Amino acid sequence: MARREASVTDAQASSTDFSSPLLAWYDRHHRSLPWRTPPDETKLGVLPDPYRVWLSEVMLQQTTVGAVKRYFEAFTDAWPTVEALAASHSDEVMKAWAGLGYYSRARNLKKCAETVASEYSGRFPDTEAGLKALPGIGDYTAAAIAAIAFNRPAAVVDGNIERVITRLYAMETPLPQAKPEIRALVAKAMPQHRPGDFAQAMMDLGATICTPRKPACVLCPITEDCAARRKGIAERFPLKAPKKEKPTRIGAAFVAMRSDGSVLLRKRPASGLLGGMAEVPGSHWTARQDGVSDVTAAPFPAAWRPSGSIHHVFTHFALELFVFKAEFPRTASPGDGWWSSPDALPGEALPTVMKKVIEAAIPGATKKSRKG
DNA sequence: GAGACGTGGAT
DNA sequence: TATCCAAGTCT
Repeated sequence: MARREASVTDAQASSTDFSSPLLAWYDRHHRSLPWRTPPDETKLGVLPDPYRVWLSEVMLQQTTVGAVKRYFEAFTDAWPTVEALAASHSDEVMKAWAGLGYYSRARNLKKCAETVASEYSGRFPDTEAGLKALPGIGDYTAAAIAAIAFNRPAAVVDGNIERVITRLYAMETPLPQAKPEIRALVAKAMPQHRPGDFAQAMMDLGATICTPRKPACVLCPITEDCAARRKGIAERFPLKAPKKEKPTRIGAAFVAMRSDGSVLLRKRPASGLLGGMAEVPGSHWTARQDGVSDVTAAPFPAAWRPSGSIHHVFTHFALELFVFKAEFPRTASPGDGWWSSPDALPGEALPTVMKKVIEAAIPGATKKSRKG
């Protein structure tokens, strides 16, 4: 310890051998998660099911652990193996994914399962390169699966690890320019034994100790290696480019209800925003203008009555949607959509923004009945 | 490389 | 209320 502190300047301040205290901390303080094999087992050579690792890693992309847990349980209950998922209907997968966001993940999940089932006999590739060739698996996920499920010495770098490393070395280079350097530092620090536990230890440290705000440096097992901590400026890292402000778009949405309570839905195009998900008919979402939204986009002529408005924020724009409601008196062809019954509606592949729209018109309509 | 791509929880 | 942001990937 004294040797480390005395011997170096900031640029090289952090030793690259912090893996031992980090792994010791992980052995004692690791999080227990449904998809994880605890360190006392991995040390005996017991590794988690690659299918479960893959599924969890894809769900966890830009998504919190708390949100993922329920979906992970639902998916593994419905599809316990990659072959089962490959054999499923994609509509069912989109329904099960509804609410989790970033729906291209669900589309790629299905494609990836089909590829693994048909071209790899249901067994995931065990190398980074092999994994990265699959849809929906990029640099991070390929490295994570290789390390965690196959104990390969892959340099795993996610947002947590970027934060830990930029603080450890007090890196003044902002993200994403700093990524290559971060990756090299992780590769240098990674122990050849326990690469999977090392990756998960780094992520647990970032998630529970080395947090974005108010990092708990007094509890950190490698605080003495940390240049940012020594300077008292841990919270300043990582440096990032300023964000752009998001525009607002505006539109109209039409909730058509039949006398039996069914609601008219249609399916969005297969790619792009909310691709492959269900929606109620609506207008184009235009840049906000002074004036009213387009009521001429209604699916059929009727006495459309205003039913409030909803506000929803996507990653790159905010949306204000004026909701209109009308009773559709007789049976008729739903055109390119379908009538969803009150029983079916809660289970449809409705993204959150569309659940908000329907709730504005018909309170409670999208909630699942508690009695099952 | 920059923009598209969701959502809900925390501060 | 406003802002940030969480185990990224694809184009």
